[in-house]
Amino acid sequence: MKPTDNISPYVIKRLPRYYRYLGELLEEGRVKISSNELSQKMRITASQIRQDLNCFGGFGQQGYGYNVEILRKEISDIIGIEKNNKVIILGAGSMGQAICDNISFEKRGCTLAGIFDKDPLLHGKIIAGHQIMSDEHLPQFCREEQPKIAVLCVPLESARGVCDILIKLGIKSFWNFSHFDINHHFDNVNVENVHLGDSLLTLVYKVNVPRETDIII
Amino acid sequence: MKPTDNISPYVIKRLPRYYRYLGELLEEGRVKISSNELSQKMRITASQIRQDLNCFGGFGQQGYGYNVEILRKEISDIIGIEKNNKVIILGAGSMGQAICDNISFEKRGCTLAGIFDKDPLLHGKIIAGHQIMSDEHLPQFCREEQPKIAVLCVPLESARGVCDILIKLGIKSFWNFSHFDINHHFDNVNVENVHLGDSLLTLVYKVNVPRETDIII
DNA sequence: TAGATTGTTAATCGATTAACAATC
DNA sequence: TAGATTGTTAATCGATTAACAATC
Repeated sequence: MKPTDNISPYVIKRLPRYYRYLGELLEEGRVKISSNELSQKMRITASQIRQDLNCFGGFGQQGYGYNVEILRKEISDIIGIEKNNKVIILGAGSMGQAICDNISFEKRGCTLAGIFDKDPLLHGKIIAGHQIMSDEHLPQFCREEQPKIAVLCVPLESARGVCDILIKLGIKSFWNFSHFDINHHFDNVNVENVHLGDSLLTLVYKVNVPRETDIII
Repeated sequence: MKPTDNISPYVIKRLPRYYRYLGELLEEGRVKISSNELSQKMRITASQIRQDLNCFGGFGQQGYGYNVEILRKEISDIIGIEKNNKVIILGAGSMGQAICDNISFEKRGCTLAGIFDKDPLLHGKIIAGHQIMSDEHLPQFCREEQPKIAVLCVPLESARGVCDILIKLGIKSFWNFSHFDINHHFDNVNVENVHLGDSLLTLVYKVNVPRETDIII
């Protein structure tokens, strides 16, 4: 793998999609694939696939194509899936609970370490094997477990305060389901915003003005 | 509003974000805003804001700026928020339930018309005022209510079959939380893919290679 | 009127696509 | 070797940014 400096964010956004398709091919028992065949499956150009991959290294073989398993492992390494990042969920409302039992953190280089809520009625309730804890335990928990990623599932009103606490406890990466602009208020944080409301509005636009020109990420 | 032909998908993806920021400004009681001030709030260039808006019409006034309320209404019209699209949720597992009680469909030009699941244990359970129905009622329900949008919260295995049924029942727009590629298998459908797993992987990448170069949508 | 700020054209930048030599 | 397909350079396309005349 080449040193990964100055990779375009568009390339980065496509990596998980490559990883996903290669996983499917692997499950189907495919050993090799050409950029051309993959391009048809993914509905992007073969040129783009080769360009994207060559940002990180030459993973193919002329005249043959790409070995599915090796390529998938390379992309896994590029994303950093092996690192095993500890994750905590903040907010155990229905969204926090849905994330907890729908997302396979383990498949994505993460370990769900704990789920927290300020509502005493939820404390002790078990979701997907995890007991909801009081947010009062957060400081001690972070000191002991050193989680790296927080999933923010709290309402907008509490988002700022919760981020403030988490950052002081050493968390620098957020998977943000609230509409609070974390990176506008705090420096040196990694944020991935979900914005489901915006996603729905994009669909509403398409309902009214149907078009095929989607951004394929 | 100009005829909205050939609008770049990048512009479209930014519309909900403009709408959201203008909503916040409106709540703060702001009457007018310049592209320059809005650009600082949103962390994009003023040039981009003016270019984006002028795809649809000249909503500002030289020497003054933009009237917040009017501009917001214009964007609302461009997206088509007034249309009131009927929405059904397919799959009432924790994700379907979380969507049901976390997303304000009403604020986004939609009415949640029904939530369906094949699991008899869930039938009758009420979430956010909606009683989970059996999928056996789906055909009759669609004939009577004519919903336009389906939220797909079923597991990958059932996704294809469910889409097939829904399309036959006249649904052409999908908010897709499964990893099934609807638009690869069916023609003339509007699809907005959520892909939470990919979103998490993007964050994992950032954790390992922190960078500021995010795509600001 | 002078100042401010838009709407719009032109310039730049970067992403995507095409082409092809290298090579398995 | 001949055929296939990559890696990489060059060409194109389109998105973003800058500049400024129009105008409120």
